[in-house]
Amino acid sequence: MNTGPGLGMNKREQADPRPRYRQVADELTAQLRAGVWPVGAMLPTETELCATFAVSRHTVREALRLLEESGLVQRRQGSGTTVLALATPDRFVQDITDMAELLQYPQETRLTVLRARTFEADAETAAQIGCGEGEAWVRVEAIRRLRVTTAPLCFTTLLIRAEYAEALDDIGVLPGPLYALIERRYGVQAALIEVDIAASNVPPHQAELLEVEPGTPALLIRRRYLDGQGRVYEISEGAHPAPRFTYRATLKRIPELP
Amino acid sequence: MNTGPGLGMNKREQADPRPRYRQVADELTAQLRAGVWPVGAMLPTETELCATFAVSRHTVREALRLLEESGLVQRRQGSGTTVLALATPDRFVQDITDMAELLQYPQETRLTVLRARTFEADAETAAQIGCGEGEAWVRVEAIRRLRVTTAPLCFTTLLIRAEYAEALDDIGVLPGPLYALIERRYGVQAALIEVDIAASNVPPHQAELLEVEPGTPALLIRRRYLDGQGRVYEISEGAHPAPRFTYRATLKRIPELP
DNA sequence: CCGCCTGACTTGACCGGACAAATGAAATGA
DNA sequence: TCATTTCATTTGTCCGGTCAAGTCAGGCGG
Repeated sequence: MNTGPGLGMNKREQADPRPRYRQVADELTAQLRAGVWPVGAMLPTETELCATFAVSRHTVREALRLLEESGLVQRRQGSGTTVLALATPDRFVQDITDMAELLQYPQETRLTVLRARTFEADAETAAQIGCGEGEAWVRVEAIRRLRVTTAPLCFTTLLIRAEYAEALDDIGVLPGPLYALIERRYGVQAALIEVDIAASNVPPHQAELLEVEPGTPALLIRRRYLDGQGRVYEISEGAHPAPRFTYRATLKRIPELP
Repeated sequence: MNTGPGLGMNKREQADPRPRYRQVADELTAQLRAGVWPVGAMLPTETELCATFAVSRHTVREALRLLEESGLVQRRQGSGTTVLALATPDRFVQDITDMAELLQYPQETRLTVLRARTFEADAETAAQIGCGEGEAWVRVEAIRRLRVTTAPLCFTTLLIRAEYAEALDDIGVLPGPLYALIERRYGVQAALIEVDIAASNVPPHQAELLEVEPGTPALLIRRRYLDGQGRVYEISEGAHPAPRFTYRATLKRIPELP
């Protein structure tokens, strides 16, 4: 391999332990950070980079793959490589791989349905849910326990689109939370889950059911489930009286380049 | 390209829009799910897979790359490819790319330090912190506001290792939260952040400072910052009186194969 | 028996080449 | 002028080949 100006390999070729594609990626990352190309600009073509760095197309492609994986660029067949960002921001990721971690309790909890009713969303409710006015939903109120014999874990309010209401029949029959039952029956998957957590008091009408004093502080966890088209199809709201429950998350730092 | 038994490409070669490496990856994924190899077993070598699927080594390597990115296998130079999992679990990821999302409030908040003192962790405190007995820490109590003129957002208790205590001098002088100030001064990065969220009441001695009634429900958010060696070096605990604050997270579903 | 060396094997990196698929600008025709 | 077609360019896919780096089992020597 002959040397080129891009990597200064005439001096470091024998000493640099990084693979060549890594050197190219690091150099491109440094140039992005230095502002050589603004966001939105086109990076040089693969052919140009091969000439600049005096490496094969294979090596350039591996380097660009790293940049794309980092979110710095976007590559388009026929078009070229576009700058998306000048630097990789510090990232922390919570990676949830099992249902217990997602819901914050074991899968085998018991849900006792108290009441259920169908309604059509008026303007105010529609705005709260994030749906259209007049759309049909089912509202379910229930108590969740770890086991039948344990103290209530939370008071749960479920909203589910009326078109998926038959999944409610599977509660207590099939294992898993409602969103999994919907997926089983209708093939609708949650592409996005929005979680809101706030503190409040246990409302009086829930206190006795939860076996706590009225006014006990409670952790309110609300989850909105959105399908692949961004449509809300389920909302689950749990009121957990203190100190029975702590919501936990572990955030891992993601390195800059893979 | 001649045909082989692996992909049955004699019939679908012109019709299957998937790239060849994708077909190989999908077939290997199906075989894993079918239990052809147990966890811990070695997958056939690249050369064997080339023969089985009648494709080049390049194509096999691309397929294996996909499997590795999915966490199904681990590839080791000189050794081979080991099965890590038989299927990709459903995954949801919270991807946090800016500080406001991490801390749940804008970077430019004002922290008013009330008091600070150094202490050595006794056995009980050491167990709570997750550190060794006798280690030196600084405890800081402060009020956080969005601006000097707004109502208090939360009552904050910070614990920081005594060896990093000079970073406290940068509070209010340099922008950013304490963990960023530690990183700037000492180069110590949070590799992991553990978040606990619970509901409680505002303690009486904090109520007046927070300008709320005693007993007001509060959202308690505790963050433990761990360095690259898994050592806790900072703990931040905020008590947010209701209803001033909601903790939000967005979880995105991750597809099975990239 | 244990430690070291060697050699076969496996994956990682890199080169060169060819063709396919997609894009966007320019040219053409109505 | 606008819509369609054409063409040059760019990235995606795939093949074949070579050498490097790493692993591990077997053999040898102390």
